[in-house]
Amino acid sequence: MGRRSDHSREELEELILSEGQKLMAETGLSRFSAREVAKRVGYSVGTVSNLFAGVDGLIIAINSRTFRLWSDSLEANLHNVTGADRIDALVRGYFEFAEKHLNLWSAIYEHRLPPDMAMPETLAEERTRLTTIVTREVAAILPESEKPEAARLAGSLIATVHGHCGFALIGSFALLNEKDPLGLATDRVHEVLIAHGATL
Amino acid sequence: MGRRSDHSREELEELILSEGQKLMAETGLSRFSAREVAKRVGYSVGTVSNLFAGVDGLIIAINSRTFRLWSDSLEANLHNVTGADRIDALVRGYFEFAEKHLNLWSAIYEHRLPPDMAMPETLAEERTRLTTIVTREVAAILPESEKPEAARLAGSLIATVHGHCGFALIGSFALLNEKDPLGLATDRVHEVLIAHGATL
DNA sequence: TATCACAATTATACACTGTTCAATTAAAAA
DNA sequence: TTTTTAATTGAACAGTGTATAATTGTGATA
Repeated sequence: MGRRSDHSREELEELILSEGQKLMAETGLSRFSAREVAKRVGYSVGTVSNLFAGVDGLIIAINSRTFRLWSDSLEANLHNVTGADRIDALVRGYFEFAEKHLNLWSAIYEHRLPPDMAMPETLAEERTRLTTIVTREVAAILPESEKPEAARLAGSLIATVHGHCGFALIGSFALLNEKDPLGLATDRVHEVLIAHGATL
Repeated sequence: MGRRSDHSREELEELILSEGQKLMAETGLSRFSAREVAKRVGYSVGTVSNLFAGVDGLIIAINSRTFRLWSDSLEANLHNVTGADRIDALVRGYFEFAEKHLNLWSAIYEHRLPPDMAMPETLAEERTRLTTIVTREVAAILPESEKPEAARLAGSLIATVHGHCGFALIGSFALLNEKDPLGLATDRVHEVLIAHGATL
């Protein structure tokens, strides 16, 4: 009988999430196990499963957390950076977070919701936050006439960087002897922004 | 005793691969099961596991197959298309294949090799083939001075389209009320190619 | 304070998964 | 026909997630 009421419900959620994220960072999604998380926090499997409505719910909650960590890290990268360098800082920040937290970052994109389950509001919000940051920065260097397109363009640029980052991490670029995926991504972003009237 | 030597080793591999790909298309990677494949082909689990050196080997073989299907489909899309339209046909072909074979396509990128296992030659070849197609088409519309950059640029453009395609399929664009990810990807590719001197 | 009711937590059972390997069995060789 | 060889199996094992009946601690009630 492990530890009944050693923690409030909220403390327990926090404990499971925190330990779960650690495990995810160690093992990656494919070897992640709710049972192992339960073992580590000293509660039973049932408790973990109930509290997050199944392992999928737990993974989603962990991924939300990772998203927040990521957004925070991006914002931090912008400190003391001015002008067009801010765009480069975002691209670099995207890559650096993914490289540093490979398993956590990959889990976000490897996990697929069960067909019946809709994307929970909390995860949607965290995702939107990252987009908002980029949209703000893109709008800042676009000429007035193009500003209405900032949101669309930001989404598209994130997708562009995301593609390069993903390929870099799974080794697709290595296969082509490409040694500077970050440089490639940065160049693409510059070209697109210039095509839309930005001055870099 | 199901069916000893009803098939040669090669026939059996083909049978398992074919049925395995069907199952992958039905269930997606996360619910894919080597046991279920064995059941469907009427052989035992051990046979399937031995023949492909574990479930990871089977998945890799299936993904290689999917890659070939994809390359073939891209080449087919180029038939009777000329000039700059060929680039657009490739972008559209990328999206269409992924949409039509969502589970097969996703499995390619969701599966991660065990840390000890190197990428098998066969999979590497299939991946390279897709790149070769794109490089050829990119080189064709680049001015002479830029042709040496065709391979690098092709890799980068694939990554760009891939990012848009992936985001479209997991719903990231829907979250931003973006209704035309393919249009976005096509626009980016045009802008980049023009920046490199192509005439579209 | 003693009792009760409720809610949290557990233990257990179930149906799966992939891997391994001794035992079996069919086909090929002698 | 007998022996050898190699493919194939079946069973055991250690995991997985989910569901649920049985427990148990806690806070409210008398």
